[in-house]
Amino acid sequence: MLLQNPTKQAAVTTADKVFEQLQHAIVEGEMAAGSKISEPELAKHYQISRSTLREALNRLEKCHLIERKANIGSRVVDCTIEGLLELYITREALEGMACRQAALNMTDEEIAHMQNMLAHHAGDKALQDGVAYYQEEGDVDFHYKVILGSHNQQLINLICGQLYHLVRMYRCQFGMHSPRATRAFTEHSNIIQAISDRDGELAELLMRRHIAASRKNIENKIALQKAAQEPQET
Amino acid sequence: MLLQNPTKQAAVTTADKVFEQLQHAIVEGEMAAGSKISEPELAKHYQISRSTLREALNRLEKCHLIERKANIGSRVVDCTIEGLLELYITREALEGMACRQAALNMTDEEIAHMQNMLAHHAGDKALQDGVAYYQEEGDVDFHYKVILGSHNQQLINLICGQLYHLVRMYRCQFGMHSPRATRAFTEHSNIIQAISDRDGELAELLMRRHIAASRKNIENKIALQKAAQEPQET
DNA sequence: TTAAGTATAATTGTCGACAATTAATAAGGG
DNA sequence: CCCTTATTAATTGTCGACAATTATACTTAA
Repeated sequence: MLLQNPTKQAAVTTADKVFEQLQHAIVEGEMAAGSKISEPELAKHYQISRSTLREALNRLEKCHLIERKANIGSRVVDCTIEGLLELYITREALEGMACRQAALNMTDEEIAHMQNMLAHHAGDKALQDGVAYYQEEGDVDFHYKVILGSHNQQLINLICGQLYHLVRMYRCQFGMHSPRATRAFTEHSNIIQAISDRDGELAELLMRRHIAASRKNIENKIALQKAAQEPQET
Repeated sequence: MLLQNPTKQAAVTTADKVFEQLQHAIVEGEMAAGSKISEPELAKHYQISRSTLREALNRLEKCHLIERKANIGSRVVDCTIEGLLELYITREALEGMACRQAALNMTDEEIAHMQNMLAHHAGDKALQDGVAYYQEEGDVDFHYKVILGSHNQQLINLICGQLYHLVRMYRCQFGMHSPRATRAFTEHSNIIQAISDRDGELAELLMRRHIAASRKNIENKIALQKAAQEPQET
């Protein structure tokens, strides 16, 4: 994994460790989306008791990676197109506001650090022909820094602690390691500019457009996939 | 309790019931904010095993009413002014977007139902001298309807399933059963108008202002309380 | 008296077993 | 042959006990 959740301390208890393994398995699709979870089976697989497994399952539920029903059991959440769009709309709201708050609350040192990071990535981008690196790590890194820069614990917990696990899941399962690198880079630059200008309103607007553009990019991709799957009569 | 969380099914398991009792106790302040939670003590008090209690505690953690640290234990979240403001900023982002989506996605029947509800409250408001009723139930009712009207499960879960428990907690503990009834009523009217006009942009703007106004109202109140507590030298 | 270190007590994490509920299977009637 | 009902099997919920970690109290040395 390239980047850890920056808000969580290291796993100390075995339930934590199993949670991380399960989280990875779900995000990467090793546990199929929508599939049922058998507690006895999983407990046996990880060599732990059902109690500790249930503790791990509770954490998975906290970041919306599984869903539980009383007396029925747990299922891995399923990856639907509607769910993906809903997720991006939620991101637009939350990260937009986080960006506005970052413009108000980030320290000058934090801003300088972000500018350096972006300049560093710019150098890499020019050198590397494969821009996948920036899209993956650079993008996530950028967004995390903005969110943390909001200095709003509520926003940080919601976005980093919950939404982003789902985002990564969708990214993996729908295979979106995608283009838009150069455009995204420019958009990041403009956002940082607005933040360093302490222009919260513009910063929020740009961040919302940035995420909306990403969402529309996905919608287009999916539309194309569907068109390919359903060959028209011509 | 006047209004139940509209997204959750009835509690069937004993852990669910204890969860609801604890939730009530925390929201109402019977369990002091910031206080430590003793698992053996609580389990004994509710006549259940520690396993069941821990299941209930996990649900409390899901709606951010308690915080757990590994090998140390659980504490009730504390109610700070900063936390309250952070919460309202988050609400502004999420409910603003929910309102925009409601303008796009609510059915005509849902809109008509909201208009009827508001008209009904208007009649009550004229008759009743005590406007506390509207502020309490009417306001929460209005916001829930808008959120559900977004038809966005992600937003619904985040706001109704998590944020609103904290909102109620702050309302109780800071004793905000408050004025702003008539103004809030007008604001609600305008928001519904924007929704029925299918004007998502305006609907979001108005909802954000509505929540921001509520936040500023609180800030003023707190400032006054502080001024009263610290008598100036004159 | 204070400070550090040790020993004790209390709390949290983990385990395996039993009870209650749900799902699967078999039997019977239409 | 299909649908309903009864019985069995499997899964989830709950319990009490033990292990590991943390907090408290006590002892000892400076």
